[in-house]
Amino acid sequence: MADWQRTVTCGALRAEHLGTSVTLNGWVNSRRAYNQQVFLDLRDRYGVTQVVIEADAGSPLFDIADGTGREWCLSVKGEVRRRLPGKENAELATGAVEVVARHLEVLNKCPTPPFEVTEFPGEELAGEDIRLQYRFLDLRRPSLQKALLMRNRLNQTIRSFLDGRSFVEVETPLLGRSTPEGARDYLVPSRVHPGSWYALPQSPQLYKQLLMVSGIDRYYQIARCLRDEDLRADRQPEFTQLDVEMSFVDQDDILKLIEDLAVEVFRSCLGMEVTVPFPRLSYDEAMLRYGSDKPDLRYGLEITDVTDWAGGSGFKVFQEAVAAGHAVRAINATGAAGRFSNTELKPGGKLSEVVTRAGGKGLAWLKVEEGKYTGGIEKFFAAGMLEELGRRLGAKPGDLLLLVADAPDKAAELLGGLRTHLAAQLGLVPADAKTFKPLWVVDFPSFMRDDEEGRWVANHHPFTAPRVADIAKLESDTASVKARAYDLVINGYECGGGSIRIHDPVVQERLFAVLGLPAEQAREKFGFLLDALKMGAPPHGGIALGLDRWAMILSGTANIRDVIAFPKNQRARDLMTGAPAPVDARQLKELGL
RNA sequence: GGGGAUGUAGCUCAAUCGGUUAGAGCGCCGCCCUGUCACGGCGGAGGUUACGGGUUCGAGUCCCGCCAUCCUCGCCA
Repeated sequence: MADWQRTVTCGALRAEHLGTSVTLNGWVNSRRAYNQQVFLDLRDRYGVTQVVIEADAGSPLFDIADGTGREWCLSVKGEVRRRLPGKENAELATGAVEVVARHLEVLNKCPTPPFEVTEFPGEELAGEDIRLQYRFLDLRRPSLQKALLMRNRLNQTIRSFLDGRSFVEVETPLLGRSTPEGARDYLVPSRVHPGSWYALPQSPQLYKQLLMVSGIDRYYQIARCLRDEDLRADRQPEFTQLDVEMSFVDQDDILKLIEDLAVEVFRSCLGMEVTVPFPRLSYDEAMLRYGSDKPDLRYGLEITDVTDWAGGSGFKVFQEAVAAGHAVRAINATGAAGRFSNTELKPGGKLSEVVTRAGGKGLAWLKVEEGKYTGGIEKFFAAGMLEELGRRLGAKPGDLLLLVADAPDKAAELLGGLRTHLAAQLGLVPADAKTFKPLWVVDFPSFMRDDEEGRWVANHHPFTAPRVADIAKLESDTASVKARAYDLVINGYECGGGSIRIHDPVVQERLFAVLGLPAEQAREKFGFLLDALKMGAPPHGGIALGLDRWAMILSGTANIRDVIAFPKNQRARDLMTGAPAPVDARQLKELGL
């Protein structure tokens, strides 16, 4: 062992170590210098230990210590000593003791850092772009290290849980074939086949289905997935999924497995017990009550459909909307009447604009007062109708009733947007990062209409099995076909999604046809899958969990970059390495580009 | 591609209605200090106000353009 190597970490020393001789390795967290004495706080990922260097120690020791700065990497040899009485630091786990340096070696210097690595309470962090540029420094911060450790705990929990249930971890290719549908692919040119391209996987979907055909039975993989689409606070171009697939199962088997896994994850990562089974909500009900297929159930503000009431309300705007087949739906923002001024609510006002900017025609509103309703439109309603509305919405004085009329799907979307906006504005979203409201959204429609291309597209993906009873109407009543698909939603984040797959080659070919993929093309692009389905494919299904989002939720951050060691920025650039970057002409030539 | 926000010292921010030499805290440098721990005291350095135009007697501030960063819609089977 080299002379400078540590014998203990910076988080280890306690009163029981008094008098022992130790060597510490770490980074200078902070420095407090006198002309006869220097205090150094030495930091590693385990903690911080105070080191004292005194001038009377003689030798060059003091001068070396005096010359060090923040973020220098040091080795310190010395004795563990009790701090002077009354000088203990209760903030530090090692605060009862300090190390008196007998020898100090500079392992590496550091110039003045471009931003302060040490986090102080109440102090703003440096801008994210400069922290991403020097990500290796940013990752020295305990809070980011904590997120990486949380992610590690999550991965380890998953592996041990699934291993204990006879799942097999199998790696699938990164270099694959581009398939139609889905996200934009990242492409990799082939050198040996000029003009031909690999695609990086959007998910290991087809490989895992083929593993079922092979009899692997229970598969999982912590798999990197790549999608060349625009980024968001919770979306990166490369991200990680826990990919799971099982044979001889039905929907409930998958949901139960993931619920059991979630219990383990919350237990081992946060020491929390979550209640299972999770609530299940049909897609239709989720859209009706929350205006979203990934509702945040941490707060109320449920949507109520009052179309039948609106038709006879006497308010012309509503009655005409209902006559045109539109829906009228409402949110009772309980107690919020005083939180929004009439100016904000009126056309052109801030809250009204939330609806109009999303393409809505307008926002109708009523403030509930003792024995009356105000808002300017109250005079248009027939006698007793406002009282009837109030009864349906459970209105009490001080409540604010918000109504939107539009085509049913649009009304759902508008009120969903309004609901999340209200929750943020009214401070209804718990700030403690310890409230978790998971649910399953089930019974998704199999298909959505793509108006641009004038054809049906798969809502989930083209391998999702329709409900058995709906298979007969695949072609005749496509819109009403429901899928055996399910999404796991936690606190408004889509944290996972999966389905029972089609294992009947005939059904698969019919589904391709509905999507506008002629048999010839289906054979050319998915021949391997169709062949596999013909050769004794078992019934199977699975799910993929977005592990970055799980890590976000467990770490209590709304920023996906906080849980990825080396993330891309919003323009998909790596500010540290500068990727993507031009390449040598020679490289391009070799690739025939 | 659309909408929104931001860009001033190494970092975080301020600068009133367009008006003097663009300020503060932290950091950095120097000196002083043997019990500090977000040490303290004294002194100092540090600015193309992202960039390019324009309006004006005068622009950090107003206008146009452009770049960057973040949020968002579209997009993400």
